[in-house]
Amino acid sequence: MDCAKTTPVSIQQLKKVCSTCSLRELCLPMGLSPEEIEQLDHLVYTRKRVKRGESLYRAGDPFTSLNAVRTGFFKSTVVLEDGRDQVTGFHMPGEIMGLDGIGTDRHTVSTIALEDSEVCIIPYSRLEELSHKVRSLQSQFHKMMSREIVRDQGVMMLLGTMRAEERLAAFLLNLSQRFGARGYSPTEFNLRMTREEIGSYLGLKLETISRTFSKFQEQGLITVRQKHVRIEDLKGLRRLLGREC
Amino acid sequence: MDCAKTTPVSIQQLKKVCSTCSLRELCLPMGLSPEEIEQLDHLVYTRKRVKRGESLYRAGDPFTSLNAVRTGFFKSTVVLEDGRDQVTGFHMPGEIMGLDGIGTDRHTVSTIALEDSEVCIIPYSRLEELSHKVRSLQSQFHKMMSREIVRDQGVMMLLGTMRAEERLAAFLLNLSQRFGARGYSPTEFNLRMTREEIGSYLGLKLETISRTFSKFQEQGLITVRQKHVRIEDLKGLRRLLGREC
DNA sequence: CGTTGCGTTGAATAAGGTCAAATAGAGTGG
DNA sequence: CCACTCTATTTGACCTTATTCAACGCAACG
Repeated sequence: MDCAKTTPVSIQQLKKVCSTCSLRELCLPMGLSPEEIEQLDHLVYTRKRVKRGESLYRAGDPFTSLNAVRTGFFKSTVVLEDGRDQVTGFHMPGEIMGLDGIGTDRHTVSTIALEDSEVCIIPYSRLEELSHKVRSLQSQFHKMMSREIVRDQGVMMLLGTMRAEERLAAFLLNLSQRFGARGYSPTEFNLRMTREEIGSYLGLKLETISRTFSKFQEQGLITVRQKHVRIEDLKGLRRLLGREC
Repeated sequence: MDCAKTTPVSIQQLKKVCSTCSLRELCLPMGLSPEEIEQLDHLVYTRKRVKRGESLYRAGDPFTSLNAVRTGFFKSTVVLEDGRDQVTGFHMPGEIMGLDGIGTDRHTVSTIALEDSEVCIIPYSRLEELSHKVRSLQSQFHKMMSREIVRDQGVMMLLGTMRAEERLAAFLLNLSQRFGARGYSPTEFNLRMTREEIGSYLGLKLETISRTFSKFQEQGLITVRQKHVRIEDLKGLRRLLGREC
């Protein structure tokens, strides 16, 4: 079931995995010069397909590599001893997964594909080696981890201080921004996750998500039909956030 | 008001700031060999006193250095546009503050001393330089950031799935564990933060914290009197967490 | 065409928030 | 050392929000 296939990149691509990747402005190569990116081509030499519903790695698995989403969509989940679990993140093309494993050499979260996906495998030992040589890569990698920390703090903020409507508005705006950055429409997209997964991520129950979607629709803020969402009033959504109470 | 004093370490200490520090097993030097730690002595050459209520840095300040708590106690807070703020962490001796600033060269959180404190200043440019030379330091630093990410995910879990009692139990157990690791009693300590700060961190109101403390006391789990806490039944607190519902 | 998973909606309930009042300490200045 | 002030804390009463439980609709799929 979880037997995602590993495929080496073909010969002609071998030298240009990152250099020619359209995601290079969003992914690990972000901010590096073309010459530096070429160095990455030796680092990232394998891709892996992961089918919808399959996991890339699971909590407890030994950590060996980071993974950049190339195509598709993933979720990360943490599991508590008593069985309760929570979605801690959604990952789109260009985003790096697996940073949680560096600290203990084992993954602490499970990562599951929400649609058929492909990832670039970044062997961690090689990344450390190369970032030791290429100064700007070291710096870039540190920034990436730092931004992950800041992102998580943003989610803590959301979970700690916001009401249901605010949380969902923040979630939609965040998706919108990320789709936009990838050249997709920032106002019309398909959700890859269920109401339950959204709820888990936002610390709410699926019924609350459903009700809040309906409410937003009544207010003319969005149009939802199943997984399809169109944002009709971006400013209105933003206003929901800015306001107190 | 925020004019915390910077004092270079005296000559005799200069060569042994980290090597002779009792916190070296908990702090940046963790896992490094004595020879490697000596290298750190050239990195950490300034300490800074921060009085209770003063901030070490504020959100928006340019990022220049990481700070290790040497003595005292800090909180980190994030502020939302509308003025709402949230405590995102408490920091004890040996813990590193400031990782949030690496990604954007500016701090995203404010850090405030909850009692008269002292920090070791770790200039970031030097840390990058040195971790470029000392391989194990690079590795150690990455692990430290990764653990911070995992910690934050734990808080997300807490905020997203736990009820008030569970949150406070988890909070007390976490403090207990950290005090214990520092050689203090894991069952008896003084809280440095107010009920409001605890509530902010746990996504609850101060009244809820107060009530839950009282409830724990009635159940014989703890004894609280103002800021003083004694854990009477460690297992009982743990049981609160393991159980569902 | 029934099954199955996902989503919507309503009604009742519980958890935590809000508001308010009383108390207790800690710190300050005389 | 004492009176005073200010802040933190506790507790009660009531209210709001989101959860729980339950029923039903819809769409995809074998």
